[in-house]
Amino acid sequence: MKKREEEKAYLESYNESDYVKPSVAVDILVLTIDNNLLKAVAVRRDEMPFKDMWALPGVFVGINETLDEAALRGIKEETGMDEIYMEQLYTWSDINRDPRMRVISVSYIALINSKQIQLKAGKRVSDASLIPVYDLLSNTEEMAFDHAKILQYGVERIRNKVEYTQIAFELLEEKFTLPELQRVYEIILGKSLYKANFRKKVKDLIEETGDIQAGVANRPSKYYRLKEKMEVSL
Amino acid sequence: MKKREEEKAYLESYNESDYVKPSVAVDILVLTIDNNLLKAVAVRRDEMPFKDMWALPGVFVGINETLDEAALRGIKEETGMDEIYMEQLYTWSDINRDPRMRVISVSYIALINSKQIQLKAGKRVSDASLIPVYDLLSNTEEMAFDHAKILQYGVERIRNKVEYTQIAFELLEEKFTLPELQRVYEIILGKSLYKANFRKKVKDLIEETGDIQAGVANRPSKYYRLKEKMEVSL
DNA sequence: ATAATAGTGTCTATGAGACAGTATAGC
DNA sequence: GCTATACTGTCTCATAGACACTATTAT
Repeated sequence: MKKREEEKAYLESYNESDYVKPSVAVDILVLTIDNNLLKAVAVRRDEMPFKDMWALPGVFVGINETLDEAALRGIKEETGMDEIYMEQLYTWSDINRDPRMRVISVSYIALINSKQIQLKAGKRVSDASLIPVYDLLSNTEEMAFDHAKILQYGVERIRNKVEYTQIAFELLEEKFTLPELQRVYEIILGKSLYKANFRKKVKDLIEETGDIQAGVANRPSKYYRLKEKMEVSL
Repeated sequence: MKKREEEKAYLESYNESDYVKPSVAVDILVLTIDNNLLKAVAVRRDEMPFKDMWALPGVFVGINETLDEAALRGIKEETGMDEIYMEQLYTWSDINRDPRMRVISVSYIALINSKQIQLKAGKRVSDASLIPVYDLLSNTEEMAFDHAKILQYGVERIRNKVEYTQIAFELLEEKFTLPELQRVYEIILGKSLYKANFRKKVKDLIEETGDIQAGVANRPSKYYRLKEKMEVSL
């Protein structure tokens, strides 16, 4: 019974193209920490619909491309970056999320170090910029499509994951000081942490590199690196 | 630059249909507890590819249907159930996950009480059955498509979520005893728990209904119900 | 009384949070 | 010396885990 319908749908869409398919896109929330703020890569739209509003970078998924590949392609187009941390967030499918046509969007989140980012910026209003996340979240009516939802979902996800994974390290360079690391946690969580407790929490994850900070007018901090990548699922 | 390509892709797929789109399907992992085992609804395929292997219930997503709607439709077709707990899992996109054509699959997990399930079963080999999850997980080569991955991913997700959400209650009826509830946790987690500690953990979530078990050859247990649904994100 | 399962009290180890203290650079 | 920031020791409290104990039904 049900089985029959399934095969029928398969065959329909296979033999003839009279089965109307939605388009599939990938939208990427690229987050970074810049100037002590959590920021997202956003593009100001210069055409309808949602003209002049902020959109997340997105691409359509090619017929011979996986979602991960499409997401990487989108990130590279927008930031020039290649080797980055990335994970799938959620798939959005409201019928009219794009008023022009039916588009199902698989969202991704990517974390990058702002020092390495190369925004394709400056030439047109619509090129990519780094926008503080909290500005966007408090002006969701200025965001195109359902991208405010994606942003909200993504920010909540890293707030959770920063507590039990090592994603925070993706926002720093390979060598970092503990005050820097702590600042990353504080920016993501939106609250200040006790130094001593924070250090207890991360001490098993990191190791000293040997070098220390130089040229600061106070006690210099030691540099650390991540000891090893831990496997964490979900 | 990037912007141009995006608009172009939109227009191409909008005006003419020369942009080849993948198909989008929903595959659903329906879990239940039956006879003290965690079981999944599975369908034995009676056609190629993957003939005679176990597949999860799935449907194609209609052009005017959200993913949630498609998942609900699939669940209802297979189990007859309507009001159930369901959440999106992950979206799978390997190029050849379906050898016949390009299909992107959005997976869902659903939890239902086995007492209410009405499998459309018995008529054909390919109708739905309840299969112990651990049998499937230890014979992944008997599963069609990438459905073993979905199963693995889904089981891991509820193992995590059972600890900090109330999903376990979805597998029971409205009234339940604490030994029953504990058994649900133990079956999902795959280990036994200390009674006293377990009760401390859940005591704020539940309230007594007033009635107690009858006709058992030992001290009867009290019946409880879930106090209120808690909001938990992600 | 016995068997069988329901239900409780309490000790301990662990970890989060709070706070006070010491250390080391430039000036 | 002073200022500024790095870094550490320790107390308290909440929670998870382990285990021993008591309670109530049918037979």
